[in-house]
Amino acid sequence: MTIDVGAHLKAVRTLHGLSQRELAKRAGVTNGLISLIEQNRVSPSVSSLKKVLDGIPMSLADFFTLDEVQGPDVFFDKETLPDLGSGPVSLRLVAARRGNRAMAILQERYQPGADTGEDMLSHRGEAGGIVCRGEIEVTIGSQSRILGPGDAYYFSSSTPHRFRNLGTEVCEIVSACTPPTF
Amino acid sequence: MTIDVGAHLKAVRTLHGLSQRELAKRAGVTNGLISLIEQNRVSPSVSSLKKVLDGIPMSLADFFTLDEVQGPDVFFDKETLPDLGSGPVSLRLVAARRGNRAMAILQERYQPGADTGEDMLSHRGEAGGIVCRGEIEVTIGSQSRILGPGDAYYFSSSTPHRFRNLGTEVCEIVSACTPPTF
DNA sequence: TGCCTTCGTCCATTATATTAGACAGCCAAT
DNA sequence: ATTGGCTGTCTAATATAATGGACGAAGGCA
Repeated sequence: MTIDVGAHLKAVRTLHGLSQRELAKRAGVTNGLISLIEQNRVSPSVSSLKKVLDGIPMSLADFFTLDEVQGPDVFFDKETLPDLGSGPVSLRLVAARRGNRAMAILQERYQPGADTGEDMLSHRGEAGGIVCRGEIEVTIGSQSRILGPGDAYYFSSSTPHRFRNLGTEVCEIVSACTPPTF
Repeated sequence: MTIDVGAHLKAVRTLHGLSQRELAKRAGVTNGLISLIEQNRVSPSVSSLKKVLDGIPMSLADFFTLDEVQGPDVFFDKETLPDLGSGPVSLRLVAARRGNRAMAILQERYQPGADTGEDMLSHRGEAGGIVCRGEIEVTIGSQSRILGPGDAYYFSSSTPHRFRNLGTEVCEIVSACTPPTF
């Protein structure tokens, strides 16, 4: 999916009834830059594009998601779910592909020995999940525990955390977090 | 909603078990650039970031929509999870019982022949889930579909919905809904 | 110990994004 | 026909992203 950032920005801008100069003023950039971006004469930096979109306003996630095919938003085949990692830890995302979702649902698979590491990002919001298969050691701040099938966790996501599969079996978790924008 | 592009890229990259150099080679950029991006010393152009993500591979939309799964504050043993019914449809509730949870997470088990009936209660909010085991027919509004392991659904709770296990095997689903209206 | 490889970071140069301001075209009201 | 305000485009200067190569640290192996 080749993204035509320029045409896309122009469409979004005009849809909101803004001129290049109006948007530039709101965004804190020059009108010339917006002109150049819309002609695809430059590829804006993420920070610049974010400034521009803030003037609309629109999130980066929404901007890049608008191009995606608008399939039925109720069912998701597992083949079409975005795969985030084919390594020791794999994630498959259900919702949150569109910006207006209230939450995201993930299927996580941890290979034996898999370790998310200590320095995971954390933001506002809450998250929780249920272990479906296998066992996994979950560490939150100072607390640590090994969860098995049927066990669960729930937390507000501002705490450092870590998932480690210490066993010899694959561990599967289904989790949800809200809000889905980070 | 300031996005930490650097930390996010690093998380995504390491989740895929790639080194900066490996990813750089796949993406057709230099390892130094990836280093600089991950340190937030530069804000990459959209074209550069796209090249980098193509090496993973991951779409820009997914990159800006997704973030890491967060860690837990609270653990739940499966024995302590409230069991809502032991009939053809059983539910085990993870969160939402205590305090002001943002959402509820449920483990649902449908025996063969189980049927939630036609007009499920509907409230405000959204719900979604992933099938973990077995198969189930899910009807949302006018759409109907049979989902298997790994398949998923997502809908706003005001839409009438129905779950029926037409097969001979137990079906397990992990679902989440917000706000927790149970 | 020494050698080799891979890791991530850093520096100087080059390529490119961004700015400030000028320009032509268009429409409405003199 | 002007003036004024608006549109989007373009150019030269400047800020910054991106490159290619060098560096030290860490790990495996002789």
